Amino acid sequence: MPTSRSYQDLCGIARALDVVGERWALLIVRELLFGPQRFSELRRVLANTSSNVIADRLRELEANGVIQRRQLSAPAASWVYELTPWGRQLEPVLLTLGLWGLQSPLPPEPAVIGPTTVLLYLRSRAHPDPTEFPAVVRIELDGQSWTALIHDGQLEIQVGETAKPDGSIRTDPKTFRELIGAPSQLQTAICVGAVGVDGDQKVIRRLLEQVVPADQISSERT
Amino acid sequence: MPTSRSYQDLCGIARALDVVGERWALLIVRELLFGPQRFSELRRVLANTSSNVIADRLRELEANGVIQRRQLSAPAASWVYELTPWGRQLEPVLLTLGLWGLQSPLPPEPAVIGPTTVLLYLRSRAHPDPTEFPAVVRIELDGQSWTALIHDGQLEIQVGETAKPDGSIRTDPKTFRELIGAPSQLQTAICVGAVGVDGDQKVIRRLLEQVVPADQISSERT
DNA sequence: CCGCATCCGTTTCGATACTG
DNA sequence: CAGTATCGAAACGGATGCGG
Repeated sequence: MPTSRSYQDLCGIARALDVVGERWALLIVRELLFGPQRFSELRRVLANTSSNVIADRLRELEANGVIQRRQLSAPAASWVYELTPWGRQLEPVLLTLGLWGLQSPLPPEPAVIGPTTVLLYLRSRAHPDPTEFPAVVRIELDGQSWTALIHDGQLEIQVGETAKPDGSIRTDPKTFRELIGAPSQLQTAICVGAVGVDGDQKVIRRLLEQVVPADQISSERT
Repeated sequence: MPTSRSYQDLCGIARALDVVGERWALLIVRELLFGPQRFSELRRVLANTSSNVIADRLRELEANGVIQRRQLSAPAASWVYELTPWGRQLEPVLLTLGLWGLQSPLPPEPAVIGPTTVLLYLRSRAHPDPTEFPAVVRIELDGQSWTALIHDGQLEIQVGETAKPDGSIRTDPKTFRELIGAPSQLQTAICVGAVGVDGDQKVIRRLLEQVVPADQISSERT
């Protein structure tokens, strides 16, 4: 008689998989890396799964101490899910795993690309030149906002509008992904209407230019 | 209509999980980190699953380019499974994931601890003092042999007997795990019969002593 | 004995519908 | 908006079979 679905293995790898190895679990963690999200937002961005699976995972991840539910302040009266300190320690794991996964063949179409994915990519590849910043950029993708804080050679990203931005960019994840590493297309994208920019356009462009040479999302194996 | 079980997400994390996200897949990769293994050996050490699941995973991992089958030389006429170069790149991912997982609560009893687990632990925590080595140590756990090559402040581990050892130790994973970081117990363990040692006993002891202070397998979260 | 394949009961997943 | 309920399909887990 099996004791639930634990691997019952003292190995740290197996114990990690006991906690975050179920289907969709790590993608939920990914979505929470930049800050708390509500149920409907998770559901929207993880569109390939169903609501009961998300609910199950959230329950399990909370029971295992990876995430926690939190009640929003007064008027909203709604709940958000956020990583615990332990859950936040998954970030380096996800970054190296994601880097490894980029060498895999592309998934079958139609494939999605979400806001968190491109923002993770931006953050992991951007090495802001300290002499050109600090700056605050608002990034709106698929109708949700993030704030990018660029200072001291760091690029920090948080959900929501947590600071007054010097400039804003509004587009979709796919277009934003194409703009990263090809910042020269920014002007064109604006004219075409694929991108909207407010405030200081130069700071947007400078942000996009801080990304290392960057191969495209690739299907090659080395 | 779902296209198989792909996440259909261009994110590297999701693409990695498309490849190694199925149950038991990463534990199979773990078992191959130190070199090729045969089916029956995988089955023996991953005792909590059934043979068909292992066979399925091996097929999928091979199809996805993570592992490859190889025919052993003449007399054996048997097959082994080994990581491809791409598969070997999972090692840092597994190490950080395993480190994270050690902070989880212990799995329900009865829990196993396999040879690869303790050897991974040894290798990730040992920082050999270059002045005390080089040396070659044969480690036999649960009847299978590994060779530890200690040189230039590195500890390299391979399956099988790949070099002539200065000393050999023979025990079970649990005892070996307890000995790591508590090398003073070596003499006692030998007398009790829990450990067998051949050749230079001092080199065994010196190897065990190269592990950093090392908390026990812990259930604490930081 | 090794390397699986087949069968079968149980659990999980995925899609849709439904409720407070 | 934030989930729960239901149900068929797929995957898992255990046992057994079977050719080399």
